[in-house]
Amino acid sequence: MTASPRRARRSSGRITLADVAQAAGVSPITVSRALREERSVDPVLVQRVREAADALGYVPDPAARALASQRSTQVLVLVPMLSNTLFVDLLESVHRVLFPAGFQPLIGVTHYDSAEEELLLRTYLPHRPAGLLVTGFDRSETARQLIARSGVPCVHLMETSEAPGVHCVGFSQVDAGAAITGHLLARGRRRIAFCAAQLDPRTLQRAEGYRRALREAGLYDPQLELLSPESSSISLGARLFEEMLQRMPGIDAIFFCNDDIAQGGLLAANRLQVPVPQRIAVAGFNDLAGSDQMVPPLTTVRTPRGEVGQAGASMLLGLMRGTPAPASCIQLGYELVVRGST
Amino acid sequence: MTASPRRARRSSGRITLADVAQAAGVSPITVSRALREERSVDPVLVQRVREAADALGYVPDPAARALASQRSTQVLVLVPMLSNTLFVDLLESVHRVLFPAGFQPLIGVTHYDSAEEELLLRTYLPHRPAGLLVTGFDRSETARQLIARSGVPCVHLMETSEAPGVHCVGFSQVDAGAAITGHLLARGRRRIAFCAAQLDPRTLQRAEGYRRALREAGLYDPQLELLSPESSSISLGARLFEEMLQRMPGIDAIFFCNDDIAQGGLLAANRLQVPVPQRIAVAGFNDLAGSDQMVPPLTTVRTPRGEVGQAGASMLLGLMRGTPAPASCIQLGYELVVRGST
DNA sequence: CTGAAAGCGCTTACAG
DNA sequence: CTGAAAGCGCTTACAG
Repeated sequence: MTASPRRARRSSGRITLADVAQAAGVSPITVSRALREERSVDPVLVQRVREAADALGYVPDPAARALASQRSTQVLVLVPMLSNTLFVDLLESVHRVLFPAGFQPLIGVTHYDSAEEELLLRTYLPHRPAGLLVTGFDRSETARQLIARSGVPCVHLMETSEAPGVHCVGFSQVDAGAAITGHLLARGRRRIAFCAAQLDPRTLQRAEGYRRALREAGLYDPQLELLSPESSSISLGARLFEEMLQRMPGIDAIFFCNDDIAQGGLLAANRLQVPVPQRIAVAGFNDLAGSDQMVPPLTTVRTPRGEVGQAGASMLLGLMRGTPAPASCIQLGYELVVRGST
Repeated sequence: MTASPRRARRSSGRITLADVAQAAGVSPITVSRALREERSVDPVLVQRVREAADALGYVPDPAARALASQRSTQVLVLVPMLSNTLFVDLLESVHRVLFPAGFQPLIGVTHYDSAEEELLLRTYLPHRPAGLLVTGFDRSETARQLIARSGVPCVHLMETSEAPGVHCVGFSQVDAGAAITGHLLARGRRRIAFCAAQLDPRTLQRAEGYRRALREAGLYDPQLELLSPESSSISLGARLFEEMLQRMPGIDAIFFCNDDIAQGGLLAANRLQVPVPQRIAVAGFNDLAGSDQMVPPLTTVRTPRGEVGQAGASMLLGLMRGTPAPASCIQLGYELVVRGST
């Protein structure tokens, strides 16, 4: 007696592939293929499909597409911190490559914390991102496995590695650290201190470069190093400057591992009326916004984060499309920017 | 003769709801409900389902969920620019509220460009975000309609409006601009200049506050305003300082619309050896990183972006869950931070 | 080059 | 409180 058809209708009112197919007089498959340019479709049909799609204002449903194809068009991008403007520049260039290519960056911030990175991976990997962009190589074994087992193409940014099968774009943080230290040496400095914050892998690589340069000059002294695990900031830089100067009054230069702490150091020098560079030369790293406006302007290393983002995203694009470029590891350069502070 | 069953198998190897259901000895629906706590389910079954899910390592497929429910768990967050650390702070607090609640922020950067904002909305709205967080009210009519027609709950940040049905969390940029100008007046300044960049709505609201305060004091002079459409930056601040001083040598104070240009102005003063605050008082806006370290330290207005993000995300959470809080518009305060530069 | 069928892994809408 | 059926809107896998 209950003859009412028990149909669970729940149309979302959305224009679907089927609507376009009907309007164009072809099958849904053909619409799908025509719109994605996946397989050769009769140009005449392609044209008809496109017109129908435009006329109806058809927009593919990303969820349906992701479910059917087991792949979304989002690209997970993991960076340590946005308060370091280095990563803002990096994200900007990544976006400029990925977005026009039909992929959307999904930004995750790890706060230099491997547990947070793991949580982000656990949360986002089930979304089946089309690709993955991560910062450096320092992560938990679990995170590493999550990435590997996901099968999602991954490119590492900011550091390089020669390990086989690894895709990366970066530059030598060690060499760059050695180069700026070498510059200070060339300027005649002999008691060159190193102040660092955060102590992430790249910072420690710069420390290594610093040590290498000083050892080669026979001037290395562990007492000249001040390493703080705190987050990098202008105010921390000011504190480190004062502390270093108090602890080792004989220093004639400081290499700060990042421009923000270097700027803080310079401001502390201004406040304490320590003549820079006469009494102490100050150098930074990364050439961040404002460094050229300091008094005196800050000598630093210009790092190619824009290019790293651009090249890394392009490499990932190749991987995602199945047409990877030959190189799996790109080593970019850096540039010494000598200004008034040294 | 072709007896082979024509089945299009394409299991992804993934653990599904059905697997959990089988293991727990219940129907898939019950698993779905137990895990989402959507409807009351027998506690005994819930327990069994949870154990089965844990044992199998079940992770729901976001794409399938989004397709079936017409709603993803992502929240689109649109900000103008990440190089303004104000928005980094905002995003940070938004993440802290949303992520633990099971929603993932999807960050979009508009670069203060309404066409870019439209493109982001067109790209991301089809993903059916669970919610939307946007900056201010200034957008194209098209963007406004895209948002309204999408039916996605939306909260506006950083500005407030009394329009009915609008959800927002912000503070009065006008009042804050007037307050800092009032402070300069109270310090006895009479020729108070205003330097601004970007000229986005919030900057112009601060300008309004500046004008209001000076008009009330009978000291308003349009010649004292220097408005640049360029992006805000430390180096632009330095240029604006020099230009302003050259154009109007009689000024005795400058209110910069944002701390980055104020910092640049302060550095220019250092370089040109213009005594601050003796010859010229300098004030900024937002209390960004580094302002407290300037020489002299910068007087500014501390704006509650962290609280805006926190309250805005919480309000959105209520909207998304269908349990909106009573207030649809929250007006927060700001705080004058008087330091050595005034 | 084109298509009919099945399936991706969930949730909605009904029923009981 | 629980479930069988249908459906969300695509793409894959086969065939021809």
